[in-house]
Amino acid sequence: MTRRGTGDPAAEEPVTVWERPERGARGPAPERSRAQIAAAAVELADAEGLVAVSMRQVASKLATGPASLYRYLADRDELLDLMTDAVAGEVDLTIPLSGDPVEDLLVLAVRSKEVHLRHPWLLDIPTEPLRLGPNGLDHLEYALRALAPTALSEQSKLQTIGLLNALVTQFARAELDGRRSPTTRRKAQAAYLIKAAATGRHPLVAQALADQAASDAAPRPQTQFIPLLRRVLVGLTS
Amino acid sequence: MTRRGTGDPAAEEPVTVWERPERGARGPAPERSRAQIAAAAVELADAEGLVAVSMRQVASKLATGPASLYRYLADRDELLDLMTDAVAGEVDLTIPLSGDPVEDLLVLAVRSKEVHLRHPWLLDIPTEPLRLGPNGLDHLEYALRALAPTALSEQSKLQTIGLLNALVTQFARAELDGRRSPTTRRKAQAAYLIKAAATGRHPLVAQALADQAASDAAPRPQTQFIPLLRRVLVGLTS
DNA sequence: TATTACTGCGAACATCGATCGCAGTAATAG
DNA sequence: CTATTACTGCGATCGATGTTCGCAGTAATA
Repeated sequence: MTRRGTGDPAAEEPVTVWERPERGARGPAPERSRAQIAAAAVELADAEGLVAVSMRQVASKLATGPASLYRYLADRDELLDLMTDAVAGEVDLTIPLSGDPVEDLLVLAVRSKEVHLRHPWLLDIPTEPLRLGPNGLDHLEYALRALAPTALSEQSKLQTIGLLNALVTQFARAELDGRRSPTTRRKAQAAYLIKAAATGRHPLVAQALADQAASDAAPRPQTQFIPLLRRVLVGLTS
Repeated sequence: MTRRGTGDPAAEEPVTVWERPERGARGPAPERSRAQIAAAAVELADAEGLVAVSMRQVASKLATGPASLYRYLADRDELLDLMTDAVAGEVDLTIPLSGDPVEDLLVLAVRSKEVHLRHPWLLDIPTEPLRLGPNGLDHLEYALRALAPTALSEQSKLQTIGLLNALVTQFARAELDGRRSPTTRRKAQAAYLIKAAATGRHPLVAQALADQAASDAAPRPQTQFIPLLRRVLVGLTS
């Protein structure tokens, strides 16, 4: 218990996973690493969704007991931190910037969306105010570099990046919903919708629905992610 | 077990809460209503967050046992449906449309954001492909009416509305995060951020952070929700 | 060599969503 | 009027979850 600064006896400062040392200085070497744990969790989530990522299942995938994981993590939430940052590292940030903020952010967004499509459980991760690890930090720095040529205030830059992420998840969700086979829930919702539309009290919803069904029959022109994003970005950075 | 249509023995079609009749035709009258249950759940969530909305706590607030709730709901998820639609009903849709899609959607967005500020737990509700009850339907119809004057395709209209909702939640989250007193997690994240910025390897992040801190000291010019939204909407509907 | 600080983990706790089955009740059928 | 049927309320209980405690073993330090 190394006190520091104040003499306050209960001054335990909160610390993220990223700051905490990966292993202590004294005892035996840990048998596993955080990266291994994160990898196991990601693998599980990829295969069976985020619900499958319980302390027990992750532990058993690592051939150990649930309690052991708490030597590496304080929380299940920290496990989600690890997973999130792990896949954030999949985005290639070595691509040189062109100098055009709109185009640069565009390719960044496309890469981010690809990650979301590869790891659908990302959409199920509870949105904290911030979930930023080392890789997330790099991502943010890269986005800020892309925005450097603009005249935006720092606040506006952050706002733009946040908005960009919102759009990425939005479109990723749309694409994934169309791809996955409809769940029981989805079928029920759809049935309710067409039923409600049939009552005549929501004519415009009915029309939109009919159109949607028609375009489903056709080879689906693929929602235009890039042009829409470009329009929004042009509007925000100009 | 009234068979209908096919002779398929296991053809139970999935049904939403909204379609299922509120009470059966035979037995005693239910002692509670779905609206009451939803109200109790909303009250609980308003006071102590969505985590407090467990079947047990809701039941005990209604002076009954957890099992009883399952006479009204099939799932906890359906309880979330009820809650969501209940607060969706708080948006005033009687306001006449001006005919200008951008301005009309703007006031709708502002009202929606107010609901989110009043019920912060809305941001914690797991995002399903669709969570649309009667009030949600009315909301959608209203938004489509606002978009009627545009030349957008039906698909684009729905896309625009979805995007609008994403922005609403985005800004609601930003406002709420600034309002609530920082949690342990948030403090840890913030500490990690300034620490990481101090290493010098993320100069732009550091700069944005410094600027953010400075504007926190000042009376905070309030992030410009409306103008930003207007720009995006103009870009999308033109 | 003794102490200290760590690691792995079995056992256990509280809480969660959900199910089962029974007692009671009201509408319907005969 | 009675029997049947279909419903309601709910106690008891199940399996799964996140998390904690404490002990045995281990390696670095004093």
